Amino acid sequence: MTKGKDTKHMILEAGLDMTSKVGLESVTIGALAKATKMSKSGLFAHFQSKENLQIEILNYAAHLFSESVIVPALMAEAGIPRIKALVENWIRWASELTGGCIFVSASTDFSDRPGKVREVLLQQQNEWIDCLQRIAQSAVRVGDFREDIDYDQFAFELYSLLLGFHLYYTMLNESETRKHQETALDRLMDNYK
Amino acid sequence: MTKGKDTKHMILEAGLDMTSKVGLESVTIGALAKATKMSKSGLFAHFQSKENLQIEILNYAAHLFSESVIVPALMAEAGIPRIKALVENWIRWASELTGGCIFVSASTDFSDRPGKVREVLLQQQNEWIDCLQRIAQSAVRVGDFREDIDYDQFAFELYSLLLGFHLYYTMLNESETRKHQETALDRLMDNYK
DNA sequence: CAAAATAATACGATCGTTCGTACTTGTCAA
DNA sequence: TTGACAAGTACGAACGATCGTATTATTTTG
Repeated sequence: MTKGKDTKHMILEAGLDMTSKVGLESVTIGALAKATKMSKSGLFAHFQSKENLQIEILNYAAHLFSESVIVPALMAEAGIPRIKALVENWIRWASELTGGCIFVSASTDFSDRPGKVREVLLQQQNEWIDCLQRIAQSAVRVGDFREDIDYDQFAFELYSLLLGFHLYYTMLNESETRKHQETALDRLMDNYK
Repeated sequence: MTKGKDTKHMILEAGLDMTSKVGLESVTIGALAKATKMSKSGLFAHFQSKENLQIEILNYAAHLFSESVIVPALMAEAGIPRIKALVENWIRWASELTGGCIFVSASTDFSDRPGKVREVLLQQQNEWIDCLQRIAQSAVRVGDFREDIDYDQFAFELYSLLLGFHLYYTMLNESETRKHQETALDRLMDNYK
């Protein structure tokens, strides 16, 4: 009973890494089998289709994301410290994966590819944006932000900033990207105080 | 002499559309042949490798981008009006393509795929960022922005905003995205006045 | 007619998937 | 305690399709 779970876990770990490098759509069952030193058919048996494999990779990544980005941020003091922690964690998350955040790359990959994978991805993105909004709400609650702010607007601006960092970090190798992001974040938050 | 050019142009047009839908790496010679009602080999003869095809698609897109985004913005009055025009044009550019801006999707596609394609892409991104900086410089020149601003920082923030719009537009179907982007742009520019 | 443009055909590789088959487990009746 | 049996797990081989590419023919054009 436990053997299968272990193997699957290992496959998903390798799948996550491969996704980050080449994108979710380019993760091939053959290549993943080679990376895990398994046979194509043996690996395939754990999922029943490539679509399922993609979805399971996304769900696995979401689990890790929650654990290493969201939960620890909720440990931080509500308000601006929590926002800073969340951004910090997100940047660590995106930097640790070889090719950047897989949700970002998968989102562009599947922007025009209808199907279950896209639906899963879409819900995950919505949950992430909800998370950004709730964190702004708690900042209002503790008085770090004023009361009449637009949560949607805040989430949009903060997420944009992370996406900008992501592209700069993965494509251009500008050394000052981190500084730009910090400056922009400070200004962003100033607008909501 | 002219027949070949015409055909190539038609292929690149179809290739651009396909790239926007499925991403540059998933544009297949077979699929592109089918879309243009040509034979695989006939199409292939115009490029000598898939890598060349990808590069030519990117260059073709860059030509169109310059024509429909950058040049008309330079017609606008320098300063804030020109920035607004550039953003407006970029959004139209990204909205007209079925699956969004191909430079954005290609950048995430090739973030971890070394080779000539990535190099071309990287240079195009740098040129775009240069363009954003120059437009900020002209805003300083006409007095719309103050003199001690950081051009790198401005480009980073503006590009981030566009990337945020891009993800919201292609993935989520939020009706208020446009409004969020406009609000954010106004605030962004306020910070540099 | 020569040259340029397109097609036909074929290549080895890999794609996602299916099938039959081993080898390992754990369960339960004898 | 053993033996039979089901379930779980992995494998090799093979399927038709498609991948990128090369060679060779045919058509179209100037």
